[in-house]
Amino acid sequence: MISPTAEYALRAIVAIAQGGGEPVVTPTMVEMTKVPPGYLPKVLQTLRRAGLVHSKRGLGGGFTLARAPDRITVLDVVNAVDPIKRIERCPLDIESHCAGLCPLHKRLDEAAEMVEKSFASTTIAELLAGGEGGHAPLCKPTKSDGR
Amino acid sequence: MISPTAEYALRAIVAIAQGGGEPVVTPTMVEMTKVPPGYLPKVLQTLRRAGLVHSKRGLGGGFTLARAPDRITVLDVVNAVDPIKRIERCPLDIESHCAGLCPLHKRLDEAAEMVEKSFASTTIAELLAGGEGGHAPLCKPTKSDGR
DNA sequence: TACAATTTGGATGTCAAGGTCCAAATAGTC
DNA sequence: GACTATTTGGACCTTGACATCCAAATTGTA
Repeated sequence: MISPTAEYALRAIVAIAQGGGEPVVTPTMVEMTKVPPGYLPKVLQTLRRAGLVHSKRGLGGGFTLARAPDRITVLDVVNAVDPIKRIERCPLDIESHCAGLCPLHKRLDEAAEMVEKSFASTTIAELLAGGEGGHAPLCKPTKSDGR
Repeated sequence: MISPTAEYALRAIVAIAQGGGEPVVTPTMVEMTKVPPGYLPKVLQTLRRAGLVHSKRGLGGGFTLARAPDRITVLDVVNAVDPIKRIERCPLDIESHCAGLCPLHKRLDEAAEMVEKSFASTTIAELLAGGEGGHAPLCKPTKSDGR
């Protein structure tokens, strides 16, 4: 459905959001998100360049959200990393003769649209709230207390 | 949204369906679907192993649908080639502590479920009918008459 | 039987995504 | 200034999906 990298980005954003405004540091996020340690920085850089997070180097540094959690949507994050591709033209080379999409590609695009809308209507804040299940945002490691 | 190969498979199925029961031969399908000529046979083999199409070798051979077009869904084809992955467990290694999904993965799985249902409710026959737009099933090459 | 039209299977090539690693830059603290 | 904690950027490796190509196997026809 979405790429591994997009999933990583979402986990990372949630982890940062859980910091409640305090900078969250990469090793902490690795522990929370289980993203491959060497890869997480790459993902975070992408999010930074997209303007979704701020970063600060050195002692006391880390990552913070660029906007409030209720102003960042799942779609924002996914699009920053691995944009959802809508189908505008029939991809069978001849653009000319395909004013509207043929039935196949219309259906495929409808599916993409559904997902896009679903992602756009979900904010990071909602993921923190725990939803109807009251479940922890990220299923944290749980070693006794988490150390 | 779906992989190139899955799209190729759908185009191929539609092309075969347009044959109306007569065997359709690979070069013809290449022209109709614009799938890379050397790659189409691979896709067709996958569809055959999945039991969606029948094949016959030699002169007068080609591919036919294994079932009527209204008994094959888009989901059947997609799953044969590149299955839609539902999220059953929270993928953060600890299966134990994640009875229900955490909010993030619940949302992601909901999106997957929507797509799955959408694909399951669309038959190949519907793609042939031309939909509301009355559009050609595959936006055929259109060179004058198609040679 | 010979031949042409097909699918079938395997060997191989190519490329981008995912992933690792490390040196450099930056920033706080003693 | 020395030291430590961080991010940042670049070089590099690995793997699977996409794709090509060709030799076999199969099947109809003359």
